[in-house]
Formats: sequence, structure tokens, C-alpha cells
Amino acid sequence: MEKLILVDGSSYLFRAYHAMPYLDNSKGRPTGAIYGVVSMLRRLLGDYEPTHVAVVFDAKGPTFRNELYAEYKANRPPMPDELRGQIEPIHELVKAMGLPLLCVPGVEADDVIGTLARRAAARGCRVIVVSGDKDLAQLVGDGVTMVDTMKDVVYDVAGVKRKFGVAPERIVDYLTLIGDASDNVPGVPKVGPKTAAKWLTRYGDLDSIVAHAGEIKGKVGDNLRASLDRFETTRRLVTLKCDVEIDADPDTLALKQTDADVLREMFTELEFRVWLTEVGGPRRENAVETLDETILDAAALETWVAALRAAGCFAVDTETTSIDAMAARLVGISFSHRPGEAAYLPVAHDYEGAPPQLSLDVVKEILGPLLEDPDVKKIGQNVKYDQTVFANHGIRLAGVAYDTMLESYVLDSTGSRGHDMDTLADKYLNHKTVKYEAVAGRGKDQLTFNRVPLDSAAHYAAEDADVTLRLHRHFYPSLEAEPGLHKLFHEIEMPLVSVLSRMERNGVRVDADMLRRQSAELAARVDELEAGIHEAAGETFNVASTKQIQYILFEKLGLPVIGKTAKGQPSTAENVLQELAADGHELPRLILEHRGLSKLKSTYTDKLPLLINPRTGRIHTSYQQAVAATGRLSSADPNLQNIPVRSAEGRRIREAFIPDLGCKLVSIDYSQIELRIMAHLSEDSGLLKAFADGLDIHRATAAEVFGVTPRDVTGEQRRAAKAINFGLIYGMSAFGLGRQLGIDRASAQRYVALYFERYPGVKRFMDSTRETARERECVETIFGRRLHLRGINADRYQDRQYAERIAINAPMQGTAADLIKMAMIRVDEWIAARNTRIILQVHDELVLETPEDRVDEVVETVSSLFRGVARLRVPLEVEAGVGDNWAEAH
DNA sequence: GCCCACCCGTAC
DNA sequence: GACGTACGGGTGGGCC
Repeated sequence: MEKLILVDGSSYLFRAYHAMPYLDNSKGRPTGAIYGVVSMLRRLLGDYEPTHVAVVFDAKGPTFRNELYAEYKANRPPMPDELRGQIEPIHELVKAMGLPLLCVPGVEADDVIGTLARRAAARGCRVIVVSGDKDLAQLVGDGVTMVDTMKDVVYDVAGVKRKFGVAPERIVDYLTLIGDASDNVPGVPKVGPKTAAKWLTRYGDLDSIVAHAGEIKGKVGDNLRASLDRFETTRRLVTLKCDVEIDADPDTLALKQTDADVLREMFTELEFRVWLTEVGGPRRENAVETLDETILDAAALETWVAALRAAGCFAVDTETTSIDAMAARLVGISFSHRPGEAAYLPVAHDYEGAPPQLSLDVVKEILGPLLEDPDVKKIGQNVKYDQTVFANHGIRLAGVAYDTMLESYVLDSTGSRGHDMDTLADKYLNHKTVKYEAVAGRGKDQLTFNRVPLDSAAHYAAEDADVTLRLHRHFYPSLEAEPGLHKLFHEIEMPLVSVLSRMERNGVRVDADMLRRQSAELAARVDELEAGIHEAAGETFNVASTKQIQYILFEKLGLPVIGKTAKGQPSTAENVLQELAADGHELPRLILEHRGLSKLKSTYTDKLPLLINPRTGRIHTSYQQAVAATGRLSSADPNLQNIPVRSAEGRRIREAFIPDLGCKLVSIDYSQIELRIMAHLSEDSGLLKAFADGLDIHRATAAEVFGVTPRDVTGEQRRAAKAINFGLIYGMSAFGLGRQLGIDRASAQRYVALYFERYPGVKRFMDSTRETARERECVETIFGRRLHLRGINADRYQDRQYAERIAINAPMQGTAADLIKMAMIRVDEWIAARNTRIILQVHDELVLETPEDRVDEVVETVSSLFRGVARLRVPLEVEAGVGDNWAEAH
């Protein structure tokens, strides 16, 4: 029996485009939609095994519907350029796959599909219509079914009834009632799927509804009666025309031979490698295999050193015993100055039967001067790691000019899969790297690198250096083509690498005994609370389990559900428990207290002492320079950027962060940095003046918004103004502000309106930021850091809203990040000869450790470096503190 | 035993 | 659902 599949190509195209994550080939050509369509078609052929197929696309130009209704599809935004360029290749691929392609001028794809479906069904052919468009449901029945491939659902007559609540032959009536927003066809206002189905069930069909229009009460009834004269036009718009003149006979739609030559050529260009092998392409393998040489004697090393020096620039990579740079012992070094070639210099492979290797001392002697020569440029991938490891072995890596991780990050900080070498090589070089697990194994049997046999170690390590060099050659031209990014890279990100390496090596001294005492104290109180909680609940349960709290509070005790989690479960979040506690419930109050204390214990007081490096006696965090899309740093292992400060309980933890004997901790932070940046960017005169006058900005805002003098501002008003100010930075809505302040949305909206009335420049800035974000699909900081916003023109409202909030926030957060990074570089330079160390960075704060007799000098100069780092339209103010622990200094 | 999603909470 | 950027602990469930 013949089986015909009719694919709504245009609907497919858009769905593939939106469903796929961004994808491109190594030349930067977008390929996501092509990949999506081909992949969906392949699945279709496999799942349904049709004998006949037509992939139908809309042709350009008007159709009878445009004549009937001038506004038809007038609301469609222009097709994104990124998608437009993918249409032609899709057409070619469809043909090459042996699938008949139809594109009939003057006739919409839907009508072509309708006509073919009827013709084929009439001769007893089974027809499957593939589309996400609900209009096509009217074709179902008489041997025609419909498939929504995205949802993997097949609709027969019963299926259509289930889904829409009406039979296929009533779909036209149904659509007439509700309209079709995507085609700009109006329905009856306030009538949606539910009402339409209800009426059609009650009255039978549209004509009967029209006949009984007088009986329907309320606003919808009025709307219905007001819409009646549109019905005839709407009905014709939504009815598929199943008798259009096309030559395509079902016979001409038989599956054809695939054109393997064309497929091979196109899959190669598009870099669809898995499919390429299926059509007889070369087996998937890397275009370039690294030629590796293992250096085992001084003569060979000297030859390489001469070549690297002559090249003036080379990629270098270290192999070690640990992913933690502060714990790592050097095992080998690899380098490359010519793509495809690299050398591995083992120094500490010590498995049974390992060949003799050059000692670290000899290596230092021969290779050291080259590594420490600032005039020979080094390329690395996450080179901070190598720099730290080298430093811990007495080698001061200099001339660190390029980090491919940072090149990738500066070019596109949003790189969703991260900026690690394996990802970058795959994405940009079309190269699958040898994975660490492949040479060292995984799990508890994993070898440390010194146990890895030299053969595979050399292969792996040499490839790393080679790939790093090739990545640099890939990225750097793009960077040079963008003067703003180029400058950012060379003047901020690269100089920061060494600063961060030094900070990590410095570490911070922590009083482990004090933390252990706090842990013990917390443990006692947590236990006590737990007993109280179990008693109040009438049973024992795990207080750390949100799921069990849910059961106790909302099922067992029947307390009101105040909020839901992202997955729709009753939330037990802090604000919820607080509200319940405020209503006099004892259990939520106890749980809140328990949560707060056990958080402090498990995350901080228990954990931090374990992370003290036994060699240095200090905690060495790792600063991530290519993680936060806005340009901020992040801190991990441990995260020292979220040590508590807001609560008195939490602040005690900061008392355990202490200076060396004879030293003090100095904390310098930018005051209200993001609001100052907002003032600068918006040029709002009121805001500029408030900062120029050195006012308390939240108080000044409150005075403006509530129409009182600054001295009459109440605590409550200042709190509200502060929430508004922060909300603005985060792109918050009136809803969010209302929730934050515990007031209704209308009042919050009034505050926002008043604010914008008083600070019109801020309003203009917000609007124009959104506007340029939509045009350029990116935003920038004052110093040219760029953040891509792919969602800003998305179809989904939520996606657009989210992108808009990022658009507002990123320039401010990112500029603040730029400023402190510049300050860090200058501070690092100034303190070099002053026996002072940078210990911590917490976004707008820098903590230094300095000898007591230098404190005044450090406070004064570092403050002034902070203030002078850039000239904005507002002064950059700083706050400084000194103390014998971080709590005192902050 | 390892990994991951989820919920929650800490910082700026 | 509706406030931006991070990191990470504990739970609970799936997988090997």
C-alpha cells in the first residue's frame, strides 16, 4: 500500500531554527536550522517508511488570502538573517535526499498539502501530514492523519477531538472563532480554545452558533455578535483550499535515489560529520594529527629551545599530578611553534620501566631562560594554571601574551559549553582531542599523569600544545579585527592572568581552630533545634530535606501553600517560611533558624578548615576568568566570594580570615559602583548631581520619589528606594519590586513611574539600551566588553524579557567588572616592591594583607588607584577598612 | 559508588 | 513566571 508523507517545510524550518541550540561550522556559518530540518526528516523517514513524500515550502509573493484580507500575516517579523541563509541549503539537501520538493508560486504550502492530501486519499493512499500548524488538523480523516514530530504525537480523528475538543470537520469553525494570532487573523475577542470547543459542542457548528448568537450572555456574547460580519472572511482565510492547480500528481512524489555526491559535498561543507560517513565520506578523523617528539636528552632539548626562540612565539602546556594548581607537581611540559608539530618533555614519569628523563634542575637550566624571557611570547590555554604550577617550581613564566581560553571568552563570553580546550577544538577546529580519561583512565583507578606511559602521555600532551597554537591562530585574527575587544584582551584580561595567579598563590590565612569552635557551637544549636522541630511536627524527619518539609507542612499540617517551585511543587523557600512564621506558626520559624545555622555549618565552618593547604597553611581559591558572561570573575574551590556578611551570625565566619603575624588586612571597595555607572551611562542630571554632591544615594532617591526633603526620609522610604535602585540594575519589573517590598503591584508600579518621572534620563537610557540591543543583538560595557544576546528577538515572550533584563544589567555589572580588573592590575604593580599582597577579590572589593607599618600608605594609594582608574561623569568613591580580621576590615 | 537535577541559600 | 551574576550543599533518584 502506498504511503504518502506531506511535510510542511516552512513550519519545519522555523521549528528547527528555534528548537536547535546555536550551531555553526568552523567558518562561523550558521547551520542549526539546516541540521534540525535534516535530522527531523531523517527521523520521519525512519519512523514511517513512506513510499511517497513531498516537502512543501511557501513561495514568495501574495496569495488569494492577501487579496481577501490586507492584514493577512502582516504581523510577521522579518525572517532573521541567520535563518534566511539556511533556506537554500535546506532545499538542496531535501532534493539530494531524494525527497520531492514543492514550492508553488501564488499558493501557500498549506493549500498545496491540502490538495495533495485529498487527491492521494481519493485513490486509497495513506496520507500523513507533518506540521506543527493546527490549521492542518482540518484535513484529518478519510485516510489522512497528522503528525506533530516535535511532540511525537499522531492525530487521527479521535486524536484531533482529544486535542482540540472538536472533530476535524469543525476545525474551520473552531479557527474562525478563535482566530489565528500567528497569521494575524482576528477571532472573537475573549474566545479561546476552551470557549470555542464548548460552543461547538453545545450548538453543533458555526452556523448554529451564529443562529443562537442572541442567547449568549455577557461580554463574550457581545464580542461574538460584534464579530459576526467578519466570520465569512475569516472562514475563507482559515479554510484550506484543497483544489488548487498544481502539476504534482501523487505519482510524481515517489521517493527518489539519494544523490550521494551532493550530500557528501554539502555535509563536508556544513561539517555534519556523522552523516558524512554514512554517504561514503571519509571516516571521521581529525584532519591534522599531531606529530609528537619526546625529549629525553639535553641535546634534543637544546635544539627545541633554539627553534622556539627563533620562532619568537610558541604554545606551552604543562602536565601535572593534579587539577588543583596549588597541589600540582610538574610531570612534563609540551610546546609547539608550528601547527601539527609539538614536543613533549617529560620530567617526572616514575612508573615501573619509565625511561630516564631530564631532571627538573637540568630543564630549568636549559629551558628556564626561555620560559622566563618576556620577549618570547607564550600562548596557553588557561595559562594561569601553568603559570601557577611553574611558579611553584621556581620558574617565573614571562611573556604570557595569549590565552586561548580568554580569546574565546572575549569574543563570545556566552559560549554555552564553556571555553575549555576540548570544547573549543571541537567547535572551532573540527578536531576531537584525546580526552584525559583516554590516557589516564577514570574513576578510582585513574592514573595520575606521572604513572601514564610515555608513549600515550607524549601523544596527549603534544596535542594539547599543538591545539592551543592552532586555536590561537583561529581566534586571533577575529580579535584583531575588533579594536575594542583587542584592547580589552591585551590591556585587561591578559595582564590580569598573572595578577590572579599571584593572588591564588598568596592564599588567605584562616584560623581553623576558630572555625572548628564555631562548628561545634553550631552543631549543638542545630541539634537542639532539630529536636524541637521533631517535637513540633509530631514525628522525626530529615529537616535538610525540602521534600520531607513539604510533606510535614503542607500535607500533614495543612498549612497554606504560598509559593511554588520551578517544578510546581509547594515551595519551602525562606520567604514562604517567613510568611508562615509571621502568621504565628512555630514550626516554620524553627525550620528557618535550623536552615540558617546548618547552612553556615556545612558550607563554611565545616568545609573551610578542610581546604587549608598543608604546605602553606592557607586557603587558595581558584579565580575563574572565563565563566561569568558579564565579565565578572568567579571564585571556586572554595568560593570565597560568598562568605556571609549580612547576618551577625554569618559575619563571625569572617573573623576567622586573618592576616599573617605583624600584618593587617586592608579592605578597599567601590561605593555604589553599579549605580554610579548607571548615572554615567544614562547621563541623568538628577542622578549625576546626587553623586556629585556626595549624597546618600538611596536617601536622595527616596526624597525624590516620595517628595520629601532628604532629612525627612523615613527608614521605610529609604528601604523602598534602595529596592528600586537595585531593581533597576537588575531590570526588575513592577511585579518583582512589589514582591520584594511586600506591596501590591499597582503601588510598586506607582513608585517606578514616579522614579522615572524624577529621573527621566534613566528611563531614556533603559529604553535606548533595549532598542540597540534588539538591533545589534548584543550590548557593551564602557570599555568595549561585549555580551551577545541571542534571545533578544526570540519568539517567546519570556525569552525576550529575559534577554532584555540581561541587556539592562550587563553593561553596568560588566563595566564594574572592567573597572576593578583595571584597578587590580595597577594595585598589583604598585605593591610589588612593598611587601604587600592581594588576598581576595569580591566583585567590588579587594582585600590586601600588608605589614602594619605600611597600612596608611596602602590605604591611601590603593584608594587613589581605585578612584583614578577611569574618569566617569561621576566621581568613583571608595570605602576602606583595616583590621585584624576580615570582619573588622570590611 | 558516581552523576545529575532540583531546591535552596550565600555573596555582590 | 515575572531580579542580574556566580558557587555549592543536601537530597533523592538513576545508572553502572
